[in-house]
Amino acid sequence: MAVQDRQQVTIYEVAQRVGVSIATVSRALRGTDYVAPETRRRVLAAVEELQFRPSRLGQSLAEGRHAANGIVFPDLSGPYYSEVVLGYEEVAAELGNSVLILATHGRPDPSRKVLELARRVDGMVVMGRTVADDVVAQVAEIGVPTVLLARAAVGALDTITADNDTSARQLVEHLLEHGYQRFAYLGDPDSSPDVTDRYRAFREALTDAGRKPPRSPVRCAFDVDAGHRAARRALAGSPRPQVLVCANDEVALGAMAAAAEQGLTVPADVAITGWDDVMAARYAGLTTVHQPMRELGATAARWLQDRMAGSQAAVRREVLPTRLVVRTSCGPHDAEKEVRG
Amino acid sequence: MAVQDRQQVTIYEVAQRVGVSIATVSRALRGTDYVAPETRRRVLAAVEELQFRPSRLGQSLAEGRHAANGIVFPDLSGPYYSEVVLGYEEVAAELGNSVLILATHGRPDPSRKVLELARRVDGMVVMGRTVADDVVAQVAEIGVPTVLLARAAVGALDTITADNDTSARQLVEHLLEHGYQRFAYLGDPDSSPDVTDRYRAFREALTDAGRKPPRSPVRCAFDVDAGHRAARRALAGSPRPQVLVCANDEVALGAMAAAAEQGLTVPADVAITGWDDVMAARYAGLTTVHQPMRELGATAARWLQDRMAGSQAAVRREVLPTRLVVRTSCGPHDAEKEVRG
DNA sequence: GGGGCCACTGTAAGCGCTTCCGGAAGCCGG
DNA sequence: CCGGCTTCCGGAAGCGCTTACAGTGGCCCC
Repeated sequence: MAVQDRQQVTIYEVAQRVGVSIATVSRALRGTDYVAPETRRRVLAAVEELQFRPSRLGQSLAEGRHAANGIVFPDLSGPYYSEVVLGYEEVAAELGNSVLILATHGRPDPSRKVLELARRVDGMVVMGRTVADDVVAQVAEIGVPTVLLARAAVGALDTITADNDTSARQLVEHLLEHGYQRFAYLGDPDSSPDVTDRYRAFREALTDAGRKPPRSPVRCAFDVDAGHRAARRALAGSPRPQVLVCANDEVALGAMAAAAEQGLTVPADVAITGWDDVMAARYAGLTTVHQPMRELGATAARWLQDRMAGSQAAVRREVLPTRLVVRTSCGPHDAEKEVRG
Repeated sequence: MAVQDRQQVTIYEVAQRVGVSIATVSRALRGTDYVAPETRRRVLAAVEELQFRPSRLGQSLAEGRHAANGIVFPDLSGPYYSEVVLGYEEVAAELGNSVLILATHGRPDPSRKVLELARRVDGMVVMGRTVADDVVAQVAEIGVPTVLLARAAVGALDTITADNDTSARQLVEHLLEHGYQRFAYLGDPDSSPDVTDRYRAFREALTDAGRKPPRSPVRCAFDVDAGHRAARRALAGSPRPQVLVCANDEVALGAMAAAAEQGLTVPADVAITGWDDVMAARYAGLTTVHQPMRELGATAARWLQDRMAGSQAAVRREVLPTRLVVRTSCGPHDAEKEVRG
């Protein structure tokens, strides 16, 4: 009742109440060893009566584990990261782990924070361009199982990514079939490993097809607003690009708005493509690349669990397949269809 | 080097190495008491050399605090929750707390999970319709400072919400000025306290203006897809509603797509409004209500900090102002402007 | 009837830290 | 020269739990 009653009831009080040792209480509670049914009953009754809840701290210290794992990501704005984190949290929770989050975006000294996080979890996943490789290596060396997500492999760590290469090539091929000549790329290849790959594959595909890729990307951040501004810049170019290949769907959505504002129709005057296949993309008729975001997170959580359980299996590297989703924003088709790859 | 070297170096090893007691090491590390400069230097050198990092568990147990706080929310899909969580995490991290997340959406037994979370944090915020009031009360009674976010007050807990009433009224008034007669409401008033309020205020405003509110809402979940389906249903009604007032922006975005599919132009054939003012709303020309999402989260984190610091100040209740943002989806205006409220 | 096993329980040793308390020097002023 | 203050440091008591180890009866079986 009293507010200042922060004094938690401990296992000692329960033991005293029942007239047994704390060991017995612990055993009765965890069902880990023989306890007479009658004793157990009395213990549970006392627990109920006193509203005893074992201290997580005491438990963890004794068990030597946190029963928690962490995830560090750059940001949470935009559906992409949210979905990944959600997929991760869902599985981690199912596996009995609490999840600690850490957003590095724009924070001073992310390395310190990551190392700090590493000390409160039994394992963690590190996403994208959040901290340098040596920090990841350090975390791993401390002995905290780590899996990398949407980021280049570091040392002997499990790594899961989505396929950017294949889809980028498919995308370019598809666009070339439309007969487009002048391509612009909207997005910052330095912003995330995914975008780095996409941009590289985009250029390669163009080169392989005997076309000249754009001199440089139109750099912009990962949001609708940035995409909007970048598209304005791109469309001001002369000759005007025929296609805006955008690093993700937010950027593409912004680009579509920018095109509309300039009186350009998509795809007649300019084709636009995105990446990720967020829900809004469908309604915008955006041609994009579908990514299994939830699954990325979920898989990371499962792999992490294996490592935390002590698995010494070979390093896992997996590239989840993506899928080109053709809608209307890239040009007219006989019928709207989804090309699978 | 060895992988199985999970054995962390402890404060004892450092102490032994330097030839002092663990007490001295602790003091040198935390700078909490007198330590001879030379001793400190040697301790720090040993710490560096052994790569000693104090165990968070040991520290927490001794200090009696977790240095962490939690946030429970229904879901992370859609920009709304993400933004709130991000605002929260940002401030919490600044204040030196790690943050634990818990998504209740669709999980069995959220109460147990929430109670569990409560035992690993020094304080937590509970958002929206995640768990019943009695669970919140229980958490508070355990002695875990709690602040409520976007949810009706429970007991003597700090509560922060966004203003739904005023904005709903402004929205309705604005729509009435357009001369609309037939209103439909898309969203599930039972899905979240915010929507409950919005729907109620929406009806009241209509009634107050001498209009008859719709018999019932067109119930749908909180995403674009659900909004799309709900709008299709709503638009099939006869006579067709002139306005679709949507519970949030995702729903409205879905509704806009549905209208377009049916060959209806917005706002000429049907006006559509949203709620939240997510980034995409701007580019869709969506009239909506701006919510300070980041700030909701940030404020919650700050209040929580006060309570964790032991503040016994009076219960805080704050309703953050929202702002009607008039764009094109509600009807033609002389010039696009933003009406502030 | 006694040895052995099984079911049950208590004792106590940690887990890795923080911090109270008290002792030991060193230093200063009277 | 001595009392008292300041500075520095070690001992040890927790913090709240888990679990290895060591019993102690009771029962069964030969």
